Amino acid sequence: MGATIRDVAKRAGVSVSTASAALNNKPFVTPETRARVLQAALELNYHADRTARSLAVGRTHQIALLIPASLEHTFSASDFFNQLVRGIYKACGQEDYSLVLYAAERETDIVPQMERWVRSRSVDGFLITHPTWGMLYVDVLEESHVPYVFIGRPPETVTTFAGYVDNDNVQVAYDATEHLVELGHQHILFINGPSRYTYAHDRTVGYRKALDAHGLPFQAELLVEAELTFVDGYRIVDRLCGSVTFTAIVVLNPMQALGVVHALAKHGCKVPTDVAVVTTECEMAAYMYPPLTAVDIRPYQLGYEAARMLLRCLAGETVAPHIVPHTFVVRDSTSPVR
Amino acid sequence: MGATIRDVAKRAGVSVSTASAALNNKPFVTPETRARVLQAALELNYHADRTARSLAVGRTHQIALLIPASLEHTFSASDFFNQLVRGIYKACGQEDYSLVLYAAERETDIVPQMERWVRSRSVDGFLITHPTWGMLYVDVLEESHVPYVFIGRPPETVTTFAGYVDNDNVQVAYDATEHLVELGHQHILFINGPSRYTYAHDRTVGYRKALDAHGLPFQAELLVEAELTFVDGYRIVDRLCGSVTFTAIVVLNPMQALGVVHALAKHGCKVPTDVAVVTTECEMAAYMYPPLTAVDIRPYQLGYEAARMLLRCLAGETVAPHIVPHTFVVRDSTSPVR
DNA sequence: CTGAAAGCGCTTACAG
DNA sequence: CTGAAAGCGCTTACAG
Repeated sequence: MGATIRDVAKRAGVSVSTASAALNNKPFVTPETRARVLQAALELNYHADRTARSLAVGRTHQIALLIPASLEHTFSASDFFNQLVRGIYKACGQEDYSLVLYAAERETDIVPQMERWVRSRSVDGFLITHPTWGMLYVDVLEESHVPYVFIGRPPETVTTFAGYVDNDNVQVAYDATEHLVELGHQHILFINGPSRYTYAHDRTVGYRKALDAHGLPFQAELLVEAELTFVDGYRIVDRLCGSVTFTAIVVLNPMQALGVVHALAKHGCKVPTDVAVVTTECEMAAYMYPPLTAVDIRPYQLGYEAARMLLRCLAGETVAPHIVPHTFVVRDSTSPVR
Repeated sequence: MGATIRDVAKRAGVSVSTASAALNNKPFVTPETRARVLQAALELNYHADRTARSLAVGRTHQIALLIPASLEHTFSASDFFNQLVRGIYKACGQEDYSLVLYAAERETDIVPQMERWVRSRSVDGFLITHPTWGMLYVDVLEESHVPYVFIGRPPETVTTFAGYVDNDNVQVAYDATEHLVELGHQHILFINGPSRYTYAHDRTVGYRKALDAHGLPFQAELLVEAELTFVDGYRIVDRLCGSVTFTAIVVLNPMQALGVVHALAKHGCKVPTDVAVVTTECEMAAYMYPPLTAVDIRPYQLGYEAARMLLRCLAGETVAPHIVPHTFVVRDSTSPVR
């Protein structure tokens, strides 16, 4: 059924090695020979067997997107992952790489799996999301010299490898907070992601920095941590409404934000008159009632840049961390404090 | 660096073929020999090279999830895809298959790509979402005898292959509609998915069937079609409010539903007193204000069953369509009509 | 039950 | 510039 390179060679009247050279655009093939080979390949609908080529070259031309977290909430946590994957997919397509999906419900499961992935040479490199403070599997990667890049800043303990792509999360939180402070808000609830993720740490820093810069006191009860779900956003606000005073909320995840908005509605709090809200940009932000002020952390860009960085690693280039700039979109959900 | 099977054989004091037999659990190896080989493999941290094995066996042990639609909205359209992928991932893991992601922004781009994927034998089989009425690439699959299963009922024109997993979408829409009819609603707005998808057709049938069964007239202006996004759900309701009369909405997609809810809020319509809403189940449905009545189409199950079906195909078994039953959850967003 | 050999479909030095 | 040969790391008949 499938035509092999031998068939192509025969039909073009050349040797297999010449056919291979022609097909792979080696410089030393005469234009006429190449044309003949290409024509033959076309006629036979020939496409090199991926596996055979991989074995010969020692490269799979595949990279893995490793999500070391329960898939449970990952993709549903707004369209962040959707955009991220789009960016990655785009970059991969440009260099004819394909993308395989790896995941693990619990971080501890990853080490043995990683051992297999790496030793069996299943993929050429890894894109790793959700960097946390643990990440034992990184050692496996390190000692096997398999390239990898993080999406999100890895903890300082991972010093061996510099490849990562991220926003400046200190600044992201700083900007969101400052925007509210400038509107006159003094009691700003900051709903952060889970502290196991490095970005949550950075955002805490940014939040406090903004308060400091404007001479506002830090109130521990206004800094809370939650999973990146609708439910968690909802519960936090549902619990805090009434018991704690705040006139504004920074909630840098669209799903949490949605929960927040619905909890506020339940408690009869109007946005923005009673409580101002700023979140991260997503498709729905502009269409919410009211439209939500948001910081755009550009997930497509993050994915695209991360994949390109990994591809560059694979090409032997050295890489440095890359920070994707965020932008700020002011909409109706934030207004001067009454 | 990486140990090969030759290293293992040498260390165990056997030939390469015996080592291979032992590693692959061939029945005719003595327990002692096997133990020795396994021990050696362990000591060397040996894992068979995936590519080499694939070439030898003629199988990649990979399947592709093909999303023949713009990734733009796919994953963000609620956590349907998230759950779906989780189910698929689970089934793949059980048989040591891995999952590669294929997509294409436009359906027409797929044929040439499919040609390459298939002829280069990149994966052993395909899981295909979003079946539409076009799907020219199916021919490529057919003539190459590469197994595939659809997630979603394929159109009747695809008769050659029976493998698909889906809900009974006629019944899904029927149940949702009937629930509202029984509460006394006579003007039920049905917001459907895009008509290019087969399920949208089925749901239209179910909607009309329910109206018929209860002697209600069909009103063309109450059956609308929209992309599976927040924005589209929002726009439909934003446009129709005031101009068309309805007391209930069936919107079987959580993102659309969210848009609907926010548009209703904008127009000052209370749920469920002014307008009742039923949607598909998702994490947030129970926490919305008010909680949303929903039909659970069980996407995890869909993904799991689809992957298992494909895996069975790969094992040479014949398969038949599999219908995943849906369930109905009544919450506060639907109440008797005033 | 075990081993030597051939083969999976490519690519890549190496001669010519 | 082209061809014959070896090799990538496995598995699989086939002898013994």
